[in-house]
Amino acid sequence: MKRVDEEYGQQPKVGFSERFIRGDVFSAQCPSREVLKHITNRWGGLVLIALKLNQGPAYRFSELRRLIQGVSEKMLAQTLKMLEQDGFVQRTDFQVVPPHVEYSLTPLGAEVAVHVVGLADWLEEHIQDILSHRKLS
Amino acid sequence: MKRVDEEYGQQPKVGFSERFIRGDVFSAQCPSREVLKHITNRWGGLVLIALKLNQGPAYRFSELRRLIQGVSEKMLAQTLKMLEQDGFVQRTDFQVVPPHVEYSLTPLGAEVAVHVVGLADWLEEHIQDILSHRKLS
DNA sequence: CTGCATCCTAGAAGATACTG
DNA sequence: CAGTATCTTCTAGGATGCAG
Repeated sequence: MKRVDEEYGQQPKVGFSERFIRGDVFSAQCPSREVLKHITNRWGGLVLIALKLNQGPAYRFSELRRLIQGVSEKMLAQTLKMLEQDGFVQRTDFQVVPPHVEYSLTPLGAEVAVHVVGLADWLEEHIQDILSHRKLS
Repeated sequence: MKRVDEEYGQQPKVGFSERFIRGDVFSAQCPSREVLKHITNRWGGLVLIALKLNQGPAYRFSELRRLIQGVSEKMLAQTLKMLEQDGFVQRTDFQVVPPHVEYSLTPLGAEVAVHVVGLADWLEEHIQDILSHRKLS
């Protein structure tokens, strides 16, 4: 929400770090928009939730695929790679044949996931309220 | 996360209320997936945040459009309508010429917005960490 | 088992013009 | 001012086949 300078909404002529003290999701140019997109696209949030709620050993690719119903192989791979680049997901390749790869949250990822889980949790609890409101309108 | 019965992941043959105690974002059939989509699509979240953070009088359409940079008229109208149907947004039409319409959050909307704001807030604060991680990889 | 490469489509989003 | 209607564009996502 806070900008270094006052020219709100112009094209950036310099790098991010010189222009923003912190991110600003309302600004079209702010990179936080992009990261927000990663988290809020169709599968990003669900992956974070799955990894966060997991109590047992780290998930393998196919376990995640089974858990997150409806996700395709391609999208799961793509999503995991994105989240890994953002520093949210830790990928561990055991370098064996047949392949064995595990996914878990980084400390940073665990922090975002808290908020995503909070949102999803609220939704699951209030879904009936929402649906009944829709029928009325 | 909790289902009434055990047949996890099958096609629903009965209505929602008979099958789910609460929502389950992991289930492809659960309506919470759809609502989650409304909140996490390109503009839904930003609208909720804008309305939530607003301290002054309720926003008018054009004010929202100016605040949320990059949103088109069409998408803003569409998004507001969606959120209104979900029971998150209150639309007040003053029935005057020229038109004067105001948007605010319903109590339900204010609740979801808390979580969305929390997520965006975390993001804005940690965007530098994320960006620096990306450069390394 | 864990992917990547390719191709293809539905639906999201944008541009523009118009109206009460 | 606050939209709607129409048309076009774009891209996220799905299907399939193959590889280490």
